[in-house]
Amino acid sequence: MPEGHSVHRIARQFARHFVGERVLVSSPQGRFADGAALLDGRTMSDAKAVGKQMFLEFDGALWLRVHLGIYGAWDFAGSVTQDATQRSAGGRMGQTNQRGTEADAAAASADAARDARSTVVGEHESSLASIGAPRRTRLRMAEAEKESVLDDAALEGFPPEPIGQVRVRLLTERAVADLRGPTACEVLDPAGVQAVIDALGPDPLVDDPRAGEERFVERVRRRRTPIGLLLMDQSVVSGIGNVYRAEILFRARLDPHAPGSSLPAELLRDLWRDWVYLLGVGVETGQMLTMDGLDEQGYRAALRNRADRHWVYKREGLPCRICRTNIALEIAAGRKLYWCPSCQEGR
DNA sequence: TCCACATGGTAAA
DNA sequence: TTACCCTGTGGAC
Repeated sequence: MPEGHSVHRIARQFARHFVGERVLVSSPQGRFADGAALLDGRTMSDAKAVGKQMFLEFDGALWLRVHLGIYGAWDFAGSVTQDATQRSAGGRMGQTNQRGTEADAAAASADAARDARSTVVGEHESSLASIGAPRRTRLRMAEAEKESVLDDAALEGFPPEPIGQVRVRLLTERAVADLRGPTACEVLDPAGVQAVIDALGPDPLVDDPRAGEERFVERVRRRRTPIGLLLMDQSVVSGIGNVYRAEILFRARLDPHAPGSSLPAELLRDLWRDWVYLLGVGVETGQMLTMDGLDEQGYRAALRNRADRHWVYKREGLPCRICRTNIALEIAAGRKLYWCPSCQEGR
């Protein structure tokens, strides 16, 4: 599934292209027919993401909650493009951080990542940006790293025919969004939404960064559960998935098996700040860029091949980029955990 | 063409 | 822990 960063990006697409619009809601597949009938014809009034959950508000205080799970995906079509606001996501964090230093560094680094990317995929970006209102394009936002424009040619007619198993279709006069394969898709009242959010750990893009940091540290330190599991626990911190989990632990040179209660608060603060940084880069670029300091060549390789993209994720059996020890793979709570037994030894 | 596998989560055992 | 949900994809045949 899209980890937290892409859910935020999807929410922004809705905020930009659907909020304020009257929306025709249907369920081409039929499995959300009742919910669709409740929402059909209402105006969307808000769109927000918390961790991996997304909430769309409609007139009459009705909310659509969507969780994509592993397979879920949104497809946007119509007059939908990426915009400057979306691409400046990293800067927003800089404004909300009191101390500023880490966030500024994050924003600067995100800028560097974007610059590197635009060098490499400049044609792609500019073709996307140049698509004005009359032209129509199709933007897939599912697996964030594959986020791409799909066949313009197939979009002569609008709206396009639903492709595959479309659970929900949201249609305005100028844009359409198709949802397929979600883990959760339901209509809630405000209390229902609040109950879901209350069960979630802090999200750096939702909560005040300082308060979020304190909540995170406190929740980790009161558990003896290994930190490798706590980072995946959405009630401890929301938005981290299997890729970010492995990469954050490596970046901290932290043993995934270390109990949360054994970790110094200062180390956990650093861990949280690194997540804040990585999430900012992810929202900024639409990709899980977890290796800093890539030059253009490195960036090109990272785009070409996933194995060149991360420190440890999906690199089992390959030599660690730092110490050449073979990256290990183990199953933790049913998920694949990648780590370097040497760099991440002890604590 | 077929069969795992996937950036999740839940419920049952 | 295990099964299951649900869809699309990529690699093995």
